[in-house]
Amino acid sequence: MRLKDLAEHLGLSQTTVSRALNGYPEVNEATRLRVAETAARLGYRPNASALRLATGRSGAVGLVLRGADELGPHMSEFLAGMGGRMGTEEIDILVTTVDSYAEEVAAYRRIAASQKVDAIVLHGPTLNDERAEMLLELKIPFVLHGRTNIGQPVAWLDIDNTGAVERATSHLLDLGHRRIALLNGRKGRTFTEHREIGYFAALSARGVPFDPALMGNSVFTDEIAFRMAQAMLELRPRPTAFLAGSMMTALGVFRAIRQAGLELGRDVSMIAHDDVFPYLNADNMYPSMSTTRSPIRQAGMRIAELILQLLAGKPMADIHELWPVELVLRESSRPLLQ
Amino acid sequence: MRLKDLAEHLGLSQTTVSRALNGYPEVNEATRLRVAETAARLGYRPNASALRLATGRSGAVGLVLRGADELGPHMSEFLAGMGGRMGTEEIDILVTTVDSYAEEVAAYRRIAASQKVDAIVLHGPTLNDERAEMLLELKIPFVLHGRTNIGQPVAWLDIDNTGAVERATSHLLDLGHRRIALLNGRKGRTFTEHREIGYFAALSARGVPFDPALMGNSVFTDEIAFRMAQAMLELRPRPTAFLAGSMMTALGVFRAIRQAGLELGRDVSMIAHDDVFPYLNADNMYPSMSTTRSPIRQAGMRIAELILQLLAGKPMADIHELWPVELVLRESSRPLLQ
DNA sequence: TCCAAATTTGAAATCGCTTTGAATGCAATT
DNA sequence: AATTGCATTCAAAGCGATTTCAAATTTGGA
Repeated sequence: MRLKDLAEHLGLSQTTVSRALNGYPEVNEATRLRVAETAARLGYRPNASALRLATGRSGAVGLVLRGADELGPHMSEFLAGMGGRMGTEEIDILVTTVDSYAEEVAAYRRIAASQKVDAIVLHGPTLNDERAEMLLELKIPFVLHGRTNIGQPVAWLDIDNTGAVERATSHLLDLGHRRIALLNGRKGRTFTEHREIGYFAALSARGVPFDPALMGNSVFTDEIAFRMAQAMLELRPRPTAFLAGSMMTALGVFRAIRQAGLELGRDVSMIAHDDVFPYLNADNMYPSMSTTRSPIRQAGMRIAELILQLLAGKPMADIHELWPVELVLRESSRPLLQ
Repeated sequence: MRLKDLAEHLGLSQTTVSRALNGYPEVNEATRLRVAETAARLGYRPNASALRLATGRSGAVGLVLRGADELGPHMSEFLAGMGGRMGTEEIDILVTTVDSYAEEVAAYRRIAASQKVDAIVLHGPTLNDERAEMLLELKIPFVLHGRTNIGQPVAWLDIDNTGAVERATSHLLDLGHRRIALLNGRKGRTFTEHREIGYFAALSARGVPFDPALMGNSVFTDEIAFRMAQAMLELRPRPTAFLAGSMMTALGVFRAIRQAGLELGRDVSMIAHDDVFPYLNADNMYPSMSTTRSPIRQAGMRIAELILQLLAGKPMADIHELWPVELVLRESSRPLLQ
């Protein structure tokens, strides 16, 4: 069922039918109704490729995901948020997965050259993100999920990682803890550095010295967290509190604590960062988990919104959002036992 | 940079350039080389929309995900697998998210009518899946991840849920357990029914009566699993073993066991189904978790392959794959203490 | 009643590619 | 020298929509 067929069926020209369907003013209301009704009845939908070619817009936003880092559980949540907003706008999400940084760069070039998408969402930026620079150079609109320090202004949405960790650390210090371990992300990533800054700020505000042995950097998996926490718990004096970078990390730390014969919430405290997964609830853990909480699904939804604004012409430089992070205290963070 | 520009730049016609780039035989080898070199140097890539319009193929496969059920942690793994295979073929994955069944059906109709994708991956089928029937009717190629009983033959890839649960149940029975709880998926889903069949088969083979109180049906979240397991552990006699539908379920059950003052691997056994997440390792749990193991990432990769075969002309009826599921025994499943 | 203005419709150009069918040049054959 | 055949190349016609520009129709005012 092409536009031509529909037009012939109606005894009208393609022009009129196209206008009627796209809400142009210069078409008789009666005609418009007739067209709309017939199109709906016959299930007509414009061919996406033809429409895109004619309009120059591709009606899709791109998401390039590096398998190793970015395809974790948070991604499906982010996708759910983005999809929810994009769906109502009939814009699709085009997912490309890559295995390496080189592949990722190539993927962006390919996507840009073939004009497959109108905009891109860029994840997990480094402090000086080359991908962002490249996208600027290619003049393809994008929104950064996170922040970077490259010269030119870019559109971004980020959560206040520094503030979150600073508050969490301060809270643990208030509870009397002095040996606080930080299980952070990979060095170089902006969020990792931001969290580190918050951690240092809180420590130095109380004059508590920093012990490098209490800091770990890696991807957020239960296994790596388990090993790191296990090693840290063997230190003397051992850490009395953990800051876990994600809920997966928290699960690993939790097991290390148990395996060391200790009890979470009594012998050791923990505050974890929670992206809020519907299938893994901090409130329902045992003991319930204190968290720095920031729903990544909502971030996805909002980034979709920002992309729509970008496509509507809003300048990239005007799009900045820094979201505060909630500190939710539960049973896993308790005063230090003397 | 359009084909036209490239052709003018080379002093050739669009026809010849197009043929040279697409590997047609009737072009001089010297010309082909010159074209290829120049195209690469200038970073030419055909406009995706134009290419699609001209060829009639959209170069994309569709994935419609219902937020509630299908956007769990397993989806990012599946996506990673699919993306890995599709990426090399320069086929993109088009993700649409929906909130309800009605929306999902509408999404399929829209996608089909607008010819946005060449094929679709259908997830989480019911025993009599209407969506599959609709896609057949719309004549859009698809591969089912799972199985359904509708009349016509469809292409599918599924894991042997029945066999997996039957073996896991039998193993627990061998260990002396008689009160074995099954935390299963939503009723109606094929995999749920298949697992139930395996469970019943193992029980009846030993003449162990079925107790409806020991069966729960729901989505796989830690919270729901926690509540179900908690309730079951209050029964007298209480269950001595659990079959958990997913790793998330296992985490919930685990907490319920702890909260009841019991110990996993000693007072209570558990075997969980593991889709294999890189960020949550059954081997590294404490105690380590016995699982029925089936890497969903590989399933994604294979389904991508099957889709390519489908697009290459292989009949749907010839595409069926039933994957065996590995039973991996670890510390969480132990003989019943007398 | 007539003419200008406003409303409504349509023919054809366009988007950037592939592909059909025809044309060109050149070597081999008769 | 004329004919055939082959290897290359190209002009132009799609693909299915939007959009420009022109034409047809209706309306309103004098």
